[in-house]
Amino acid sequence: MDVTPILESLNDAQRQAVTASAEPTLVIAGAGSGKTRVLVHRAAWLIDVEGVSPQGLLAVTFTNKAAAEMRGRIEALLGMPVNHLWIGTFHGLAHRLLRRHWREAGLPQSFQIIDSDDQLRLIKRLLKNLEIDDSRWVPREIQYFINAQKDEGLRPAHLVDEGDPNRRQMIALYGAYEEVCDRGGLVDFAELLLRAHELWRDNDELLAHYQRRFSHLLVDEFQDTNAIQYAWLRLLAGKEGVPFVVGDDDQSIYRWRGARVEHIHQFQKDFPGTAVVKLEQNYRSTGTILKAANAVIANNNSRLGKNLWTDGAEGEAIKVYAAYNERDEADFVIGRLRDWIDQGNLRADAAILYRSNAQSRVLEEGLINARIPYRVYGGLRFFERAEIKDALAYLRLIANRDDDTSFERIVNRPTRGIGARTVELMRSYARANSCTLWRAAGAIASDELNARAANAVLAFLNLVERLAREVANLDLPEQIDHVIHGSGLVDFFKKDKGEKGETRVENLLELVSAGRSFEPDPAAEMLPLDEFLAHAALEAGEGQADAWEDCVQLMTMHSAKGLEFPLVFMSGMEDGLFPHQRSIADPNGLEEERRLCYVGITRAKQTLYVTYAEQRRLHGMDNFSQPSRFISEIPQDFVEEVRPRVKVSRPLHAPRHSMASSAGDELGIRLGQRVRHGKFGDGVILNCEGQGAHARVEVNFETAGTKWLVLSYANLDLM
DNA sequence: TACTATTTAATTTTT
DNA sequence: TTAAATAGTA
Repeated sequence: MDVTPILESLNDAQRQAVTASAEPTLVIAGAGSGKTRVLVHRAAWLIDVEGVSPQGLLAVTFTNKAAAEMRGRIEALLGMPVNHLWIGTFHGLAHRLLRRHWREAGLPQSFQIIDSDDQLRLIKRLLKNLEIDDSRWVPREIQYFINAQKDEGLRPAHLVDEGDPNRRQMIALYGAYEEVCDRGGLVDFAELLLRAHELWRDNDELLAHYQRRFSHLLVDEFQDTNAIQYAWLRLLAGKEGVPFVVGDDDQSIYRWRGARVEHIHQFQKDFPGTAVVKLEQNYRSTGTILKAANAVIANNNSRLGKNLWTDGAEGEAIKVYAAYNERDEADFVIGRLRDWIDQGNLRADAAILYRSNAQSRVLEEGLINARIPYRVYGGLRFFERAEIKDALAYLRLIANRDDDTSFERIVNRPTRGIGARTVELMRSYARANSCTLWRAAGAIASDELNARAANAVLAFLNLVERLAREVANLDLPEQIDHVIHGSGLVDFFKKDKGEKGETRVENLLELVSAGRSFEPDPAAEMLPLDEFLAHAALEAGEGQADAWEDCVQLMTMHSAKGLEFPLVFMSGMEDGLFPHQRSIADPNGLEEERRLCYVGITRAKQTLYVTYAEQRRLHGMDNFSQPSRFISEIPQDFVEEVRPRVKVSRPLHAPRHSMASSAGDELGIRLGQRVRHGKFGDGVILNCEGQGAHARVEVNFETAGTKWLVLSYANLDLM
């Protein structure tokens, strides 16, 4: 066997990982160290050299994109298709299992997947049903609570209220939510994982079967696994399975979503004798960028410890620009982009990163003015658009009449005279008889409703039944086509004036083409329609539409993870924005922000700009801000200040305290500080500006409202 | 039922 | 500021 093609392009550490013997292996892979490459080559090694059957391999990723990429690269390396190799996201694989073993999992065969938007609607409806005040019990928080419990593998029965009435209510709502889901055959994302875990946990034979089948497990982005995903992996690995996991503790940025870096430590305990391989050689960035990144992340405690290095060039210094305000910041970025483009570089090789989405606005305005094409990552995906979800709801109702979420979404869309009152009656009937809305609608129409409402309801029920019948023997794209027209959705959106309506209709038609290009898996043993609906929920569809154009990339630091660009701007680098205000007080939160910063820095291959604004308009208010503490964590030797201000009253690298806003901090005045004024009474400092005798503060007084006061005259007492 | 005024709150996001 | 949700009005 000639192993050259699999090994020749690897460095020592990578080779060590790829050729590791059949024992648990933990690969700590720094940014840009060839993580995916190691996974791909490992798979090829196992199949080609160790003689493991592709069926004996399970590869897990977090995104569909990563899964697709991995399959593509493995096939390219092996020079053959590997159809029987299971590669997918945790959710995708769990879904696959549940479809195969729906009976054992206690699900109806036609169970539907709901996305987080559906989930939120369902919770809101639930609150209405139970007549619970949704300002006291915020739907979003309930959703968060439920998902967090599921992520930890906890059912309502496992939870105790600890005498906390708040918690008791949350648990009760979780229980009620579960009932609704069970009744409607609905499965949310977290439920996919939890069910799949329980399926194995409670079915020894089934588990044994899969344990026998999958001798080798490959896991990508291991630092992002949550409790239930990890438990699922451990079950599958059992005593014999060989897990090979790859991750980077320094790039764990999803703790708030349930991800637990601790699994990296836990792994070594749970699998004694784990071989640990560190990949520290970086093939992406210049020496300067790497040293800066290392220096920043070194401020975190509880790291496994890792230092990126390169045998490439030192490269240019990191440029820091102190903008006057956010407009100036955008102008600066755009000026540098202009230069970049004028030098003949690709626009697509430049990225502007920011902490939160709202920051893109100013940048976008600037780019539009400068006529530089750009693309904003994130945002609404194809299958999340309202009109698409409407169409999908019809399809889902056709597939499963008990799907209340879909029922409620389209019962009066297009409008057909079924108003809030009628729906309310259906709800209460459904509640009283614990049945689904579909059944309730039928029952109510025949007695409780007046003639007009009853007719409207019957018309709707008949419409869905008729569509179901007409569509039964059609192919998927024809089914979709028939439903979007037959339901009246197309005509409904056509009436919408202006471009909005047009694009909606276009999107609906695009859904038909999506159905046409969808390739059902013959092994899935599902109706193509069911499979398509699952696909729509699990793979929301990247920003489709616009064909590829060479344009500047705008995205949050989070969505930049895994990407790389020759030219990177990290914008809005101010304390309060990044690190974000809501994370600043909590040491764990701050460390996660710092990891995010590390991710941002390591996206840059050649050139990195770091920019901040001294003054920024946020929520319609001008605020003064200090440069992000992360900037001062970059050693000065690697930094070059761009166009330093004439009056350097605040040297960039001075200790933090002296950078505090200029207005009278010798008096100990800080934003948020409570003060008392002789005439206006008590208040809170919102803002400050100016220096010395001119220093002014903005104070929000409890009784007198918001005022600007000159410090030297105001005689404020600190409280 | 649809449109308009008012209120409220404001990270990060994949599945 | 602004987007979304709610309340009020035609």
